[in-house]
Amino acid sequence: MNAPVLTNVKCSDCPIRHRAVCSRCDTDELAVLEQIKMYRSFKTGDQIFWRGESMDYVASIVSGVATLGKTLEDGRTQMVGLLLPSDFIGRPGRTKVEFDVTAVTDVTLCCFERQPFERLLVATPRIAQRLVEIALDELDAARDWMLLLGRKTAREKIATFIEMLVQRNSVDHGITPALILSLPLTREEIANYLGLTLETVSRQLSALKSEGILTFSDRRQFVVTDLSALRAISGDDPDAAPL
Amino acid sequence: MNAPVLTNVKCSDCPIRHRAVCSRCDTDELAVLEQIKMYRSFKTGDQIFWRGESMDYVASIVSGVATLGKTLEDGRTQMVGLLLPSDFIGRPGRTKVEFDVTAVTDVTLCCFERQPFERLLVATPRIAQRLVEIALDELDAARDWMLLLGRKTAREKIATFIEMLVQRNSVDHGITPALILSLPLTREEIANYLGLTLETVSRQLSALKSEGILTFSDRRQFVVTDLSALRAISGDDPDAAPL
DNA sequence: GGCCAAACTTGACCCAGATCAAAGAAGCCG
DNA sequence: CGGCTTCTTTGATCTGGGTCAAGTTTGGCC
Repeated sequence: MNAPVLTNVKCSDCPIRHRAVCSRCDTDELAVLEQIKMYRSFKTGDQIFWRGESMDYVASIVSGVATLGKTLEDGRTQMVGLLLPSDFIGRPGRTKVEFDVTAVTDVTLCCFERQPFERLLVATPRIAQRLVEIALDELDAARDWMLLLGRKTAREKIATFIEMLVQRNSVDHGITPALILSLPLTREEIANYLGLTLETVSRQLSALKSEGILTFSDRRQFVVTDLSALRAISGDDPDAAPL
Repeated sequence: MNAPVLTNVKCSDCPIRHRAVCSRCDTDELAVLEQIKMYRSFKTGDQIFWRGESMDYVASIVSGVATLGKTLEDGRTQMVGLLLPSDFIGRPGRTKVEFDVTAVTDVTLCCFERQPFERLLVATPRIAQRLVEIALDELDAARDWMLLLGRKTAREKIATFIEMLVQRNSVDHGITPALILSLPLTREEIANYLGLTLETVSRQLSALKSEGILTFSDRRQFVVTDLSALRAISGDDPDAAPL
């Protein structure tokens, strides 16, 4: 957690500007944030926060992927959140983290010290409001994931996961789904996210590949060759709200 | 959803006064709430909200138990939340419900029309603040449940569920855990909450009974005869934050 | 380039929990 | 009280996905 401090990018040039916690700020408000923000970077595998630790800063993910993980006494682990660029770490009024936060790729964070940030929240309703919205989106996502973990088959879980990557990737690239993707996680990490074992994940991915639904160019990089087939597999009620 | 309108209880006499969304209100603020609140009651099995429906009111549970449920296209269902007295239905800025809300016992709600309530939120930071806190507590609970659904065995799931009932029951009765409880749900509903089948729930409850950990006086009513055994079974890391 | 560790795939086998089936309890209503 | 229906228990059997065990591929790194 001794992350080197990087040179800050200007907020106006920030790649996550339009979706992060600061998305609704005007130029004056951005100027204030600009004053107190500080970039930090982490290498693959670094622990960003430990469970139970008190958080001295909150942050947005600028680049890279991090996970929220929980562990049982005997070591079984379950991922309870996947943090992609623009996602936020930290909650108003909560100083302790209830899970481990781990960098699963190299990660750059845009950090704010907790104290000044919380003072800013009171003065800047636009940020507070956005933060509530982000928390509620996470609650919705957590509940969708409960349905997945409790009731979906291995095949449905994998299909839903890929669909989610497509969805999330598309937001950045416009209306047309960008179907060339890369898995941000290892097989084992995917397994921890989906409540499976790494062997089952591998088998199900192989199945989708041999059925011509996915086409892999290497272990991580692939193309969704049949999106409608993928959607049909996920098990979701088509008129239900999307992830 | 054509709930009869009941006579309101005065806020000062309200049984959930100390934990609900209004818990931090002063007498003036309560007086305002008193003006716009309206009790409604539902019978066992009634649907309180349908998924996708737009909510014209928000509410606190005064008495009874309701569930939040999600369904897959082929009918498999997963409960994603259990609402007990003092819990809140509705979120700032969200007009659509993302799940079905069902009364699993007779339920009395303290309802506020959506519009006046949201206007009140802006004017009454204490309520807005409490609402954010409630939402974040639910997010924590949802994540604990993800760990349960993804990684716990049937036995651990049941033990965790009973532990949660003990915990929740104790809050109302002081520091000493009140160990005489009643299951607020049928075996099938418990199964939907835990990602199991009703047969497995029944078998695991029978097992705990025959091991002398639980003692049933009828199908619903029981006593936790060995709380520490129950805690040992749940699989949770003892130094992890409690539910 | 060659070695090593980490990540991945594939096969064989097993088991926790699902599914199928059939009896008991326990309300509840006339 | 008797005849429903709904809920629950318990048994027998099946199976999806876990576990165990080799191999194979890949990507550093000296």
